[in-house]
Amino acid sequence: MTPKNNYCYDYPRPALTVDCVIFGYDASDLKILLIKRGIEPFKGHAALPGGFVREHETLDSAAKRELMEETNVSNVFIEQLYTFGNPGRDPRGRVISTAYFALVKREDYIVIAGDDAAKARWYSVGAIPPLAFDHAEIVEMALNRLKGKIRYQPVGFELLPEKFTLSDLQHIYEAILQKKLDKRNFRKKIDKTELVIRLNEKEKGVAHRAAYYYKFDKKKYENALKKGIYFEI
Amino acid sequence: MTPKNNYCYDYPRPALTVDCVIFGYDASDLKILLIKRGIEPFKGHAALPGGFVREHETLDSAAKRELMEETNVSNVFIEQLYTFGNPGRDPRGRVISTAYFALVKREDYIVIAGDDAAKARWYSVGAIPPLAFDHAEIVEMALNRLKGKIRYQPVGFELLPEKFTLSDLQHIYEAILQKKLDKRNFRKKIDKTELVIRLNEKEKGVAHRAAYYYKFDKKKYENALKKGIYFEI
DNA sequence: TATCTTTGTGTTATAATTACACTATCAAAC
DNA sequence: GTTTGATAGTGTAATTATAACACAAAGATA
Repeated sequence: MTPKNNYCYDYPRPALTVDCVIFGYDASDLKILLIKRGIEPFKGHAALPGGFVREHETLDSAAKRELMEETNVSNVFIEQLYTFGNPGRDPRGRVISTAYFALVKREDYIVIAGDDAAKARWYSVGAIPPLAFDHAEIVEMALNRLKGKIRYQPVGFELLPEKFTLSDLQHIYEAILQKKLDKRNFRKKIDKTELVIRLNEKEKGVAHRAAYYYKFDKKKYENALKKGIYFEI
Repeated sequence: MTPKNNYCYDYPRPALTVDCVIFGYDASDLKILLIKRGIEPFKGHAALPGGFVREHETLDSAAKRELMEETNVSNVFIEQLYTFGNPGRDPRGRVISTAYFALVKREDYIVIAGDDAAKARWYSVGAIPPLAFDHAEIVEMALNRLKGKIRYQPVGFELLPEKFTLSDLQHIYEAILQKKLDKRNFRKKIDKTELVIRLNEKEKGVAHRAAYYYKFDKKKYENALKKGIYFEI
């Protein structure tokens, strides 16, 4: 794990980290997962989960590893967001951080007994505490990216369990876009995509809810992508 | 210029560079600016202009500096694209590169007599030669980003001189979106944005062209942005 | 002044968007 | 098991956006 680099020029060598903005949806609310820092600087502050990129690791796999360590979920939507590298963003020296954002299904999320996860907590995006480093800026950018993305990619499903109600899906759209949507028009649009199927058997609703369940047809989506179909929801 | 870093952990310290995908528009063609590498590795290959991030420099200012060195233009549209950090992308050792993409007005571009610029050349996006490192991947991503962006942000104007013909603007859209557009429908859409004004006096056309000139109303655009108006063109 | 190239313009059919109110179903409390 | 409260589910009409289509006017050049 010692630094090794054959590069012939003698330029600054910053430390390289990844930080993850992990979104989840729960109780009609869009949330992000934050940890409480155990060490200085910013000891006690909330911060994005993240860590150093290892020697033989791609940025993507470093981000996936951090996500896995924190949430114990794999096979989730994860995408590079932006790279933050202002000198002075970390008081200890120059640290470049490539931020990722991930969408996880809360049902898959497992609380780990270990050090890291014990400090992790979900916060509603409307009530995020002051964050360490430049993490507030990172979160803001992630929210904007998500807002832009949901217009043309059906990312809402990544936050829901396999079976869900259309109202839940609508709530996600409302939480991300920050505006109320008309129920019938929303359903019309979802119908149009043909990506959501209503389950045949009437299943029992969730607690305190009267609801049918729906399912996202991921195969249909992937086939449509191959044909180059462009989704606007 | 010696590496300096007080970071308390002992992790790999990659070298950090920026690479710029510089777009220009000329002769009804979308082009990018490439340099010819003078040193190994990939000596003689075409590559994206770029270089090391300096010690007290932000990523943005490193990208702007590289752009300035290469094209001698400032005050242009430039935006971070993506960060490439696979181990092995540079045979000399671990190099992280944050890619930027820029849109320049060809009229502002000045050929510099010095080393760097003498090796620079514009290539049509349809005829890009084999590139050094993973630069082909970077260019591809920049093209896709531009394609996505032009749908909701009037970036086409960044590639045109102050006064332009609507046909030129349409050609840019066609080059970026890679499809033919209907002239009357295109003009209807442009009219709807109210961002383009036809110049009062009929000005002489460019050589071999019969044309009126139009102008992009940047102030109107910025005011609209402040009001939160969302442009789809 | 003739010729060639490019500009500029309107209508109609189809599709998408918006706005809007009531009944049916389920779950829980009594 | 009946009542009550909460949520799910449904259609239509007016407006707006999109797509398809052809020819005359203006400028540049020879």
